[in-house]
Amino acid sequence: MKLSKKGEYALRALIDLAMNADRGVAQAHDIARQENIPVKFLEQILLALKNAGLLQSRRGVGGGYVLTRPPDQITLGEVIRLIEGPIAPIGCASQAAPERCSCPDEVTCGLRSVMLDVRDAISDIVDRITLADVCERTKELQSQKAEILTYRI
Amino acid sequence: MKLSKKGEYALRALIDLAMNADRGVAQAHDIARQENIPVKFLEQILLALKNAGLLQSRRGVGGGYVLTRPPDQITLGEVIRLIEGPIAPIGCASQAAPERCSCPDEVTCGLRSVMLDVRDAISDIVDRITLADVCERTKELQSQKAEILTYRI
DNA sequence: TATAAATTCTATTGAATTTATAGGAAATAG
DNA sequence: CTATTTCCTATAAATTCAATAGAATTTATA
Repeated sequence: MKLSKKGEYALRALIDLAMNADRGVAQAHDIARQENIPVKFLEQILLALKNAGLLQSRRGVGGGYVLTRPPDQITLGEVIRLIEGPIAPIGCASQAAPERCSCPDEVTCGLRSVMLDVRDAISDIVDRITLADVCERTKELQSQKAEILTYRI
Repeated sequence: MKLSKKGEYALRALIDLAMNADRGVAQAHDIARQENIPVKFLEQILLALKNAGLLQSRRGVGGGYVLTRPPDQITLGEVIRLIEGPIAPIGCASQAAPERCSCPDEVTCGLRSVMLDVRDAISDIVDRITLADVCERTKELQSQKAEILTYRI
């Protein structure tokens, strides 16, 4: 039920870009350092995101990556599906790319029925939450943390 | 976000056992045939389930496997965690076995916060639904299918 | 008691996937 | 021209997945 490192890194990189959207282009090695991601691995991921149309890039001095769309127009679900494939826990419960599964009769398969519910529950969250939402959450958490530290003094 | 084959097979085998609980012990090769699972692979899985206390087994002629608890006392979540490990999509969002993740500050990590929600949404389903529930669903779906076929005549 | 049936256990293998590294090509600014 | 940065492909290392193999052990029963 886990996201791969690649998927997690992709999300972190995009969130990083969204958090610093005002600063213009960001370079791979800066993102990698900030997010503790192996640079060369990140390069591959950013390239994939670029080829998928989520990022724009510029080569050379002063180059880097920028989001092509505003952060509130990119959902986590879109990114996850792009990197990881379907969200459903078992192939036969996928909406986008259903697979024929091993059970005797898919139509009457109770497990499939439950897994359809699980997929819906996950996509209810990840298809609704955007990069902008994650940024907002982060900022909220940061201010909450600052508050606690203030009280401590 | 996917279940491994091992996890899927474990669930299918247990559901199969629950569906046929009245027939007493079931043999590995019968379950394997019914569920289209490689026998020897299934043997390993059944052994793991037995060692975890979910199954009882008897060797020799007339032997096989039985559930140790009634089907309404075994949740899908228990089985999934047993075979797959934590349900959380990223390590730092796990309740049972939290991992330190790569992000600069876990406490203020927006992604982690979202993934905590996802984990909750998944466990809300799989920790509530038991093998008995899945059997019931299957039977419902079967009778629905039969109904449709009847209308067609 | 011999035999067949069934689980138990461990090893290992092959394939696929994941994760990461390497290095050079191409573009760009100054 | 040079330094910087992305682009692209290859490949390697590690891990996991899925499956296979085979012998040991237990059990019923003929």
